[in-house]
Amino acid sequence: MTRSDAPHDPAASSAARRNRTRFVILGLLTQAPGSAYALRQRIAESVGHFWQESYGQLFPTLARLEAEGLVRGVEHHDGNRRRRDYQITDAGRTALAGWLKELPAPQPERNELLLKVFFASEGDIDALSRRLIDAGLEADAQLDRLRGIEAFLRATYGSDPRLPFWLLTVRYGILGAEALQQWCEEAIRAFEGARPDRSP
Amino acid sequence: MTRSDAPHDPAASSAARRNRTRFVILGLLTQAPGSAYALRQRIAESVGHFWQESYGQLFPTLARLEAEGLVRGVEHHDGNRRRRDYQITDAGRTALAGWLKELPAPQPERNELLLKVFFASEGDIDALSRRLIDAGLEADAQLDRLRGIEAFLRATYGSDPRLPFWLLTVRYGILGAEALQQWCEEAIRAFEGARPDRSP
DNA sequence: TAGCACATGTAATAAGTTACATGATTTT
DNA sequence: AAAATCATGTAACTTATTACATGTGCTA
Repeated sequence: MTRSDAPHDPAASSAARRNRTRFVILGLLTQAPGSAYALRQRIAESVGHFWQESYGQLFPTLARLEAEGLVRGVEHHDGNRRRRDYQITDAGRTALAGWLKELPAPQPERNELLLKVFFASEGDIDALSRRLIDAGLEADAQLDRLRGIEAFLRATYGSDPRLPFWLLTVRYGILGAEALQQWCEEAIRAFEGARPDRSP
Repeated sequence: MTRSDAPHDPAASSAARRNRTRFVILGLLTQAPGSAYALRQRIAESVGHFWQESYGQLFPTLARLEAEGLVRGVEHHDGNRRRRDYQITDAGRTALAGWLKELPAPQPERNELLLKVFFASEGDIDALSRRLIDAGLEADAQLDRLRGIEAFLRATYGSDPRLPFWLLTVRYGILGAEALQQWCEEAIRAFEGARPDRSP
């Protein structure tokens, strides 16, 4: 008797449990109902600095959530135009709260820049050095964006009890971007040391 | 005439260009040839602290690389046992060097812990607070691991010209883990402030 | 009235993980 | 001789991105 007698249950597997698009949707729907299109905008504007969702994920996930009874879609008409707004159900709130209690799944790290640095000796050091400068500039820009978000949040939601949580997510990005800045500086210096001296 | 007349060319799309498993393989094969099984071990031991590859990716990617002429697989026998070792070709080295010059593809950020913090008000604050403590402890452990790797590399490859590059990848992890430690401390304090005061 | 942004989706495909399958070798 | 480990792979599935398709309403 082989082990293939036991059928594979995809829904119970840990691979399936790593789908978190559903929880972004549920979380945003606790704040206000909205259409798929509106959700996409709201994801970009709220959690966009640390979480992105693509279009092709949103629609199927909403359909699944509705089939499972975690959201309810209501069709209505806006002029000649068909609209579909979603709202969270009690079951949806329960599912969200349950997920919030769980340990976050370990996310496999994958850093392409580090991969290039690791194999730097197999390529053009100067070209890679420029990529490090790019990364440093990008970290600067990200810091600016995050400080802007922080100021906006403080100005707009000054007394909202959720503000401290939202600011923490921004703070994470700021600390990370500062660490990246520092690393880029160190790396650029190290690359200058690593290449053969050739003055003009 | 519709636009679907133009067929979709997957190999030229940017989605296909994001496959970097091939470059990990090529990079490691510049150091020494080896079997799929051995490559898996070497990935875990060398770039494992910032790049993971699963088994199911390695075999099909090796097959594709061979079909494209970037690696060459040589079958041989070790006693009764069939082995297949791979070595990089000149075309493979060229492909690797070309990739090293390119800008790293922007990797979509997705941080599940931040997602939970963002929606913290919809769940149990104390439970989430424990998750933050977990994350802080994990950052401590990661720092220990990385310092161990750093010491090992210095002791083992003291004069290797590639050592500075390898150390930089470790340094990145250390700075990131330190930033994470600091954030966890700040977040835990903020969560204590956010929950209603109840002394025993 | 042509063009563009809004809005709602579907289709095709790539990327990646986990479980399953199998046989040889080493260890107990 | 049984069990664990080494070694090589395949199958099934989920997740995710990108391109395509389609229609409405606004604006120059």
